Amino acid sequence: MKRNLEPIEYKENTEALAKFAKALAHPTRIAILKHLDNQSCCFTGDLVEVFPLAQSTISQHLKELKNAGLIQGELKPPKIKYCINQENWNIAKSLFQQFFE
Amino acid sequence: MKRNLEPIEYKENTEALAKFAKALAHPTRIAILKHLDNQSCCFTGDLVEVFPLAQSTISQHLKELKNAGLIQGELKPPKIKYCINQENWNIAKSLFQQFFE
DNA sequence: ATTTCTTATCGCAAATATACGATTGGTTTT
DNA sequence: AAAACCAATCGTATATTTGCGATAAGAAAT
Repeated sequence: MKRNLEPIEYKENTEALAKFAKALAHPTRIAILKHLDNQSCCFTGDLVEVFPLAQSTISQHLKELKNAGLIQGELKPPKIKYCINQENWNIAKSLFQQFFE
Repeated sequence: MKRNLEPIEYKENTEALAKFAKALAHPTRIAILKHLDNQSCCFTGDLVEVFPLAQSTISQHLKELKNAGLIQGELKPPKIKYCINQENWNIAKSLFQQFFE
């Protein structure tokens, strides 16, 4: 991908919205978030049983959701409990809301 | 990407939402949609002047937005006028709305 | 201390996305 | 019929994403 030396300057909300959208741009990640919303929280292992995907693949999707800020992990040794990050969730919600007016 | 022979079955809304999210997963496309929302409609050439990107790149982004159903092109020879596809826009809007509750 | 359990990370392969310049296709004007 | 204009598509290069199995890392239980 040949890129401009000077990267394009977008408004900050534009970047933020695109980043959230990217996190939502895969059905598995949507499904994970829906699952988390129902269950409040859950462990990686729970998801591995729900989805016909390898543990490493689930872990990768969780990582992306975490990087986007939509979820957070809490140590419950020896497991890790994942929950929605309400603060960022609300930010994402309002960004989408105002985008669609 | 090694894929399962039997692809995962997601709920249809999940697939639809992911598809819309994917279309929004790039700041340029967000910006294009915002521009369209302000201007009502515009031509490809207008966008090429607004963004420091090649005409072919803009055209590619428009194609993706069109494939996702978020915009539509109307022939205004020798130009093509792009507008928001209100019907699908509203579908996307409500999908995101209900996703974030 | 060793084994077990859970999750993350590494390394790889294949697919998709992003960007560009060059070319093509269609319409309008000359 | 030819030239000009506009946008799409092609071809190519590179980056990122998606998936898997294998391995590593951490704490808990034995």
